[in-house]
Amino acid sequence: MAQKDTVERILDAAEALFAERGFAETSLRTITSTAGVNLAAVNYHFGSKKALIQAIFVRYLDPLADAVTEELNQAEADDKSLAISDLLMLLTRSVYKVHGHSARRITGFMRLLGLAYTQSQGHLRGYLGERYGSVFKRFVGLLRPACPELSDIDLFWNTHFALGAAVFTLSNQQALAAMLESDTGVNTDINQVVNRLIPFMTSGIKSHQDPASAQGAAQGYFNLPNESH
Amino acid sequence: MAQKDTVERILDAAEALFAERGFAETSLRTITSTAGVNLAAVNYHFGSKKALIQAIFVRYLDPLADAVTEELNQAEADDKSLAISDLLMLLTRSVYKVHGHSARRITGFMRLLGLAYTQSQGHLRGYLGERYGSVFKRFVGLLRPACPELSDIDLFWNTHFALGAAVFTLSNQQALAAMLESDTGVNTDINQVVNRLIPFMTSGIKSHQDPASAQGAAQGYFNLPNESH
DNA sequence: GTCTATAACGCGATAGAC
DNA sequence: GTCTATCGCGTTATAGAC
Repeated sequence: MAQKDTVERILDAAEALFAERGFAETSLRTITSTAGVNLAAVNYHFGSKKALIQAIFVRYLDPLADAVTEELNQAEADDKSLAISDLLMLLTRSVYKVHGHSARRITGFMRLLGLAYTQSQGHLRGYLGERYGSVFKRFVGLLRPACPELSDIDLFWNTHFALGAAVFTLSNQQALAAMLESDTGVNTDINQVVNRLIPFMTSGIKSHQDPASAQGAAQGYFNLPNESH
Repeated sequence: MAQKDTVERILDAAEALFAERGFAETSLRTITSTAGVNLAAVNYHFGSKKALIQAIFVRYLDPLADAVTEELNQAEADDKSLAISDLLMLLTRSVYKVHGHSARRITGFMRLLGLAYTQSQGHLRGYLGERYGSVFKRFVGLLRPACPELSDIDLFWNTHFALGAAVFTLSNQQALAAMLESDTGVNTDINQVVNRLIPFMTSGIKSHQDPASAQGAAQGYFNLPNESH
């Protein structure tokens, strides 16, 4: 089927190129010539570059959301409470299930996710929040009882700190691993990074503020006179 | 002095615009018109857009590196060992000292740092590593005895996980705070985020892998058959 | 040092033949 | 569905008057 081939070739090429260079830095000319299709094909099949970007995210995230949903169903059926690290492993397992064990593909996935946060002029973030918000809420619903000592606000921030740790390091995994190797000679593959990330995120998510400094009363941390001039 | 004015106006405008939209998404036209200077001024004073980007980072990081160096000198003179959270506060204090308490400026700083990792085609990362590597190494030299139970490799990864958490969340602080506020009605300023980040990073950095899974022997975490096709 | 004007090019998107 | 050709625009960078 010629059409499907073309659409997928475009998606494959664009996905890799966007992850590598960013959206604005990747032209339709580069995408179509890499994909071996005609320049006009992107506009014919997707309508615009922006729509192509959304299509890539949907192709990435739809099956992942399904896999996570399935895992969540199973976890809720089992009905035994899960620890934070169990939930992180559930997530990791879903990613592996959908995108395989290829380092390039996982790295690319995380790069796109990071770009969605920084480069998207809002159009993507809103779209993704709407489309995958319910799965995310279900996940948080299981995470909630795993750390009962935290307030909702603690949990919100700690979750995003952990997300940042994952996105940043997995995005740059190759560069970071190269840096470490040149210093120590030790090679680190992406699976090892994930295995380190899980305990980091787990203990980070459990953390909370010293109550004294949280109230701004004691000497701990910072307590500024005034904000955002 | 007319020249210095022009140069600084360009730097101010470009710094804010780059942080807000990214490098490729910000044109010299936008920069110069925002700065109220002529279109040709960037090329006259800096030579190219790429050189302008480097100049912005140098203006940002040079005084910060000085402030950190000064703090490190003082800490080493005191000669009492510092905990991880002390070191993170040292860093935070330096940032506040140099860039003030403005939320916009700290957010911008972190955005630029994040962009340097993801958007720079390598030219920036190499340059910054060379210019500020020694300060970074000194900092790690103090961090090292604060977590003696970690191997160098543990410390390397945990440090970068923590860096990712900070860069990601502070970059997107406004958006995240808005998200939280629409859910809970609670407002969070950047200082509060930093006060939450410090315990998160502190306990994350201390974390380490379950030895069984680290060796790939036991059932913990993931142990994949093969890697990066 | 600062301006206007413009060169030289790459971009996204589209029209229209096949 | 795929192609070529091209439009219209925005980009970085520069030449040359002031």
